[in-house]
Amino acid sequence: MSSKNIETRTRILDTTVRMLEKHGGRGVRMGDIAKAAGISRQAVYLHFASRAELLVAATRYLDEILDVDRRLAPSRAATSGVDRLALYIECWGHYVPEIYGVAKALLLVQDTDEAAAAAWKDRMLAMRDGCRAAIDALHSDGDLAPEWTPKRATDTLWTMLLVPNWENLTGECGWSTQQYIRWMKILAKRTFVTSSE
Amino acid sequence: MSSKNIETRTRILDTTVRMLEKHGGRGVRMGDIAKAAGISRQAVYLHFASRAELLVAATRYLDEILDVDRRLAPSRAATSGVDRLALYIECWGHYVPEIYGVAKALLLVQDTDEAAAAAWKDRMLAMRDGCRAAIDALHSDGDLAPEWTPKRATDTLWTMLLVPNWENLTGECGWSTQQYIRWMKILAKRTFVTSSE
DNA sequence: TATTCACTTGACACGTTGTCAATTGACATT
DNA sequence: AATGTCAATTGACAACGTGTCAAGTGAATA
Repeated sequence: MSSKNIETRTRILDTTVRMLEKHGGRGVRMGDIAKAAGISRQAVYLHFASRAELLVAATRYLDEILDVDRRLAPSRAATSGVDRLALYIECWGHYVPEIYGVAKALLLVQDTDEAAAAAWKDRMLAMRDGCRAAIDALHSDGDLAPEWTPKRATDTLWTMLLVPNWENLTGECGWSTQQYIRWMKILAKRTFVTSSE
Repeated sequence: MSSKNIETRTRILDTTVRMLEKHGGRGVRMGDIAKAAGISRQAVYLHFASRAELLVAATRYLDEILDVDRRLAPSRAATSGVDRLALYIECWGHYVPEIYGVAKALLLVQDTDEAAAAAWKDRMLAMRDGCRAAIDALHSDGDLAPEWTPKRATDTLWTMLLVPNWENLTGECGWSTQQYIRWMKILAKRTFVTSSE
């Protein structure tokens, strides 16, 4: 694979991410991407076997650019479960709007494409790990409200943070990213943390 | 429109609902519905102009059968905001699994069909009204936790109850309907109700 | 000069939705 | 008994996007 080859591949991925972001993940066709990247539609298939594969590669590419690990560092370094939870939500709240276009596109092909569904599920399970870590930290501190088991709390936090919820709150309800972060933190704290009296 | 005409229309709707329920709203084609209803594919188009229109009609038909108003009565009759909230969640929790197939199908065509998107949005706004009523009742009782405005609490409750969350909790997390109802009640109570001391 | 390799070009198969026109068959009207 | 109506059938076809295929171009390389 020559450097020119990699160059084109990168250009395709870059164009894909930009277009999906621009159109909210909807109605972006293979031909559109090719045209925007200045190559033929078939050239795209020279690099990616299917639209679903391209979308999956685009999410990986975007994640590389966004440097998720670096972003997650503050949450991981937190000294208390309460802080860890808040910082995780903070991180996630800034992340979602940046991946939304690609995420939505991937979400939309889930019903038609097995591989895309698996790829998305994989990402969501990684996100779930972050939720579990935060809940476990809370649990270790003895701050997890007594009605929750860690598993049930993880399920609930994970579900709360899912993309469609962000979509509804910022889209239909008109919340800003800041409001989303602020209120998800409050919601999580009220829900999972033992109330101090 | 003769009675035979109505008969066929009803048979199509009935078949549609049954098939969508059976297949979780995925991969049910016009031809499949026609075949299952024992008529030609084109006959379906004699009654419904498009697949989206059929899906919309199917949700209305299902709602009629399920008699949503009757189900909602206990919640409406509640004497306290706290009860009203719990009863609303109870009602919703039993309702979602019954409409899931049709809802999912409608959800899946949202990106391609304007009318379907509008129809679904309409239903969700009706659901939002129920959420608002419960939150308002809580507010009137003075039991809405002070950090919430009614609008923000409504947005949050509404979002929490959205179908994808039910889908994730019962599907990915393996919760039963009973568990879903139980924990959504607890979640809502912890989140919105002023903690009594 | 000959080879290689990324890319182009244009044609085509596929599946699904939606449209159209001609036809059938039952039932009602006269 | 002849006529008209109307739901439904039949089969063909267009549109659209994805994905495939084969032949050709053009530049770098050996």
